[in-house]
Amino acid sequence: MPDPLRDDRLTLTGLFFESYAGLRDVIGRRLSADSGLSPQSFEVLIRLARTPGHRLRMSELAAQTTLTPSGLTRAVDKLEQQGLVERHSCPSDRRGSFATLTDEGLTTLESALPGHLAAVEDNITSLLTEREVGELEKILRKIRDHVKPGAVAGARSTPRSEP
Amino acid sequence: MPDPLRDDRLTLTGLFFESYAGLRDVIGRRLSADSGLSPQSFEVLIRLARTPGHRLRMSELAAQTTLTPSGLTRAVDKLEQQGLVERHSCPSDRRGSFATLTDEGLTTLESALPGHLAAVEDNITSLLTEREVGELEKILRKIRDHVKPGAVAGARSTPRSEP
DNA sequence: GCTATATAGTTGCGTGCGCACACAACTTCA
DNA sequence: TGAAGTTGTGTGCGCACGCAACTATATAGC
Repeated sequence: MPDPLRDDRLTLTGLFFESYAGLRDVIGRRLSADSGLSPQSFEVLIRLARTPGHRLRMSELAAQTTLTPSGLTRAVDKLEQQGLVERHSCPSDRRGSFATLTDEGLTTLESALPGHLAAVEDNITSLLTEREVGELEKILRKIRDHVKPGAVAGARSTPRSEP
Repeated sequence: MPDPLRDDRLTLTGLFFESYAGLRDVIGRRLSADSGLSPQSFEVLIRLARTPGHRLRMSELAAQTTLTPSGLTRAVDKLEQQGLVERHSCPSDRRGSFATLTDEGLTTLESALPGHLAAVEDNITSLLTEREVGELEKILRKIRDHVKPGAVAGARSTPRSEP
């Protein structure tokens, strides 16, 4: 039988995790240098900016990012102190609250975007052919949809309506 | 000009980061349930087990994992307390020390491997065609080599060729 | 041989984050 | 109406980790 220590699957996950760690470092540093935003803050701002109305329920925001509910609470706390988002209580459900992007939040985000996109270009897309970029997106989408179902924007109470 | 908020590169990095977070959770949970090992401990044990002689200098171990030197110090502290690795001082350089895998460490690792491989199978390779698995490995290797040069096993004494 | 600088590893400190729990408010069902 | 269970959000606690400073040893220059 083959040695499990040499299994290709170990190599693959090792490559995935090392790539992630490297990307997070280099992209996070660029982001922090350009705008002072943490990767988590940036993720929240991006998600809000890409949402019509620039606002989302806390729980939906958590579902659509890599943050847990408690992590999101603290991330929004910080963003609120910086004036980049605001909380608004939900009129139809007084337990709930919306996180809303402020104008300053949008401005800050837009100032950080070019450098961020350049970092992505330098460390991912410029290394790959156009075909590989397409392959990578297709592959990652399969993995993401499997390990994190419900992350898609319209996947609130819909049982199974795949895109 | 196109809206930077809709840039495909944002989608791609979002998918990458969400996939990583999901994989880390599901694979880490499986690992912890099977063997009680943290992902970091597992990574250290795997790297040692795949090295001839089952030992590496601390600095090389750090370079070949996602851990920083300080993180590695503490990871090896814990593994040493559990009896899974040992420290040996280096005779030719009294500043340095080796981390060595113990028999118990190898046994523990081998008991954790089948479940880990099954988790990788369930959450990555079984979702993809064989061709896609190959593509993914090729793509990730390009990214990893770019964001983390020096991670390859034989890249010790290469001088400063990178910024 | 002596000083200056570089390197290997460790540790103090601050931060971020997840888990488990707390609490408020909604829903259901009698 | 109101008791029971569920859901949305926030908090106490502990852990992991990176940065920067520190110790000890090695190497270079003179």
